[in-house]
Amino acid sequence: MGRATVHDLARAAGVSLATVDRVLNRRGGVRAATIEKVELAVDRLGYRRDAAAATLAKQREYRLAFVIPTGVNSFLVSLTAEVRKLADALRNQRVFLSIVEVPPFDGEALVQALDRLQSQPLTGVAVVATDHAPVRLAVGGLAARGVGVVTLVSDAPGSGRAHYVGIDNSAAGRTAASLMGRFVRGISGRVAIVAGSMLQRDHAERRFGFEQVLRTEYPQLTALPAVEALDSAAVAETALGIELDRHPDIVGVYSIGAGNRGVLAALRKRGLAGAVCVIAHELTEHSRAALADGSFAAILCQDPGHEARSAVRILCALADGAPFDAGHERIHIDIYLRDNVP
Amino acid sequence: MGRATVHDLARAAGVSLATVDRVLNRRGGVRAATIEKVELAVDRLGYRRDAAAATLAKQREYRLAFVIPTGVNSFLVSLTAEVRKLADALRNQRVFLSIVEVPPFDGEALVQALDRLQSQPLTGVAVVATDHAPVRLAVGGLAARGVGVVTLVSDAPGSGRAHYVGIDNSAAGRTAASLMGRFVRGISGRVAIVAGSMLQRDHAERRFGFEQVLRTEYPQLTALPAVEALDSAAVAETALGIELDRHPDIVGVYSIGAGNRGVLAALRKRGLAGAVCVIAHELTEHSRAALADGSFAAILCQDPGHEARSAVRILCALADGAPFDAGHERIHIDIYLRDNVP
DNA sequence: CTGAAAGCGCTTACAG
DNA sequence: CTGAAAGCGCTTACAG
Repeated sequence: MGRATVHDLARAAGVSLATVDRVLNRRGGVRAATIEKVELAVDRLGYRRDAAAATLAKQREYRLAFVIPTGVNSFLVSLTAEVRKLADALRNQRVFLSIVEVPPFDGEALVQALDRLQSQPLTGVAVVATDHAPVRLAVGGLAARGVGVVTLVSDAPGSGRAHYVGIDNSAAGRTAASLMGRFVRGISGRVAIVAGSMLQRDHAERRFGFEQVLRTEYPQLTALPAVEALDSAAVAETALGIELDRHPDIVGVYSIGAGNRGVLAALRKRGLAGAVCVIAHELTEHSRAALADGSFAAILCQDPGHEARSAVRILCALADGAPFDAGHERIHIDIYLRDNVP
Repeated sequence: MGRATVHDLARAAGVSLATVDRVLNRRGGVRAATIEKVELAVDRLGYRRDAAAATLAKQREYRLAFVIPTGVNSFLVSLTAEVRKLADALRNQRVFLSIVEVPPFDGEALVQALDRLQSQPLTGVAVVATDHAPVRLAVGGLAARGVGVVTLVSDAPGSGRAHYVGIDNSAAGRTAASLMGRFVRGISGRVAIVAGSMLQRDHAERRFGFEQVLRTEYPQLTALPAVEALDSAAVAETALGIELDRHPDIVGVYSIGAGNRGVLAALRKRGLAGAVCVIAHELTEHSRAALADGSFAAILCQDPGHEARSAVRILCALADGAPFDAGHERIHIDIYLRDNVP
């Protein structure tokens, strides 16, 4: 006999399809007694709405924009590629993704891009945020227009974004420190920190978590002030080189942002690759090679494909006013050593 | 004007809906010239089949069985719980999951359970396999009847299963060794290995990877023969206790299977918790507490929710003869230190 | 080899 | 407050 349908409900409750629908979707304007009759039928028949039929009938479409700073940062490049792949895969599910590329480390350009989106008929926006007041305002502006917003990779709390899709960056920093502390056990010295920009909340939080654990649990290791390389390998190489020359007792490097190639070059030039313990972020061509040859001790990652898919699921759920399982949507911190790179 | 539909295709190609459908779904029995006309229309109109409409019209249902050994193993208990949750969530998507619980470490019971499934109208089966010849045969029997089979958590290659859903256990073992080697750097000694059963391929592979890396990269650490605790905390405690008493130079323990509570108890009783470096598998109430208080150094995990969802996606794709993205379906090895437990 | 018509299980105007 | 009817975009017998 198959599963119960709305027709079965209507017959069992002695009402029309329209009324069944009103009750099922809590549209109101139905007598309490009628509601009860329908709900009784739902329980008795074990009714469950068929998702495909509902989607088809509703003709709902989801238009989502992904705002991503793109430049030389390999991670953001692969994030963009994943969104593009996803866009193709979702076109047959009434989900249409567009990508808005903005210049990196340029808060003003980001704000302009977000403001421009206000005039578009969008269901939701995912944005790799910087944590500036004007950015928070621009996010708030979208949210105020009823557009669901999630921050991606780097958060901007208090902006009106509905959710943050990305790893817990403080935890990542703490993990990096914990690995560093255990890997260089028994040795004292300094640790250099190379970041992209402290205006990116993800970088700031990683540094915070890192310093916190280093100070409290591995006092024999002293963190140097973070240098900001703005994702440039050249800047990273120069800046780290200066630190290495100035402090011969550097035993570790925490590479928080992009520019791993520069970190590696600075170490290689001084014959320090493999001798200094390097913990870096994101698996890229260069970081993977460095892991394989022992120049990097560990790499912390986030999976851009997971992040893109999670952002889409959440934005669609927000648009439907449906709940989503925050547990399922948690983005894991992947830790790679030489022995478990995929 | 909206997206192109089959009606648009039919009109553009000058054929009927039925013919459009035959071409789109490669059902054959269509003249080459007609096929071409339709395909031209598909390209010109940028047609993409609407997934919801196709699902609704096809009336396809997926009946999937999950065969899981259940007993005291907390990981398998939470896997079962995840499958149950998923079953509820998927009922409105024409996917019906059933759970077949079998006694653990009992190859014969597993084979019987699999054989019984042959008489049921199933679309697919996910099974936590043991790597026995009779189990492989039983899996082959299902596959021969056209039922898609995936192995879950522990693989049985050469059985006819279409895919394995779980972590790379050799890589997990190598990772454990790598962490152990770095964490106890500079000290020589023995490492005890506590497993569930070497008949479980996942356990055997973890041991293999672990010993491989220990031998080649950390020769100052010697692995003791693995003890098999059959997921029993009591057996694990006794067996590890004997090893600890016999070998005062044990500096590390690799806990491959369940029974972490027993491992902990054996160490505590001897005042060795925190002094011996323990790497264990799976985040449970006990292992989490041990990580927090420093008794365990690291925990390697697999996410049972991810595994259940991946198994369903793959079994549905197999049933549809559709491709699936093996990269997306790769199950990550999660590494938890005290600083990144969720 | 091809087509006309009905149907999948919902939702949506529209009318009352 | 309630209902009859049409429609969403596919697929499926059935007929020719």
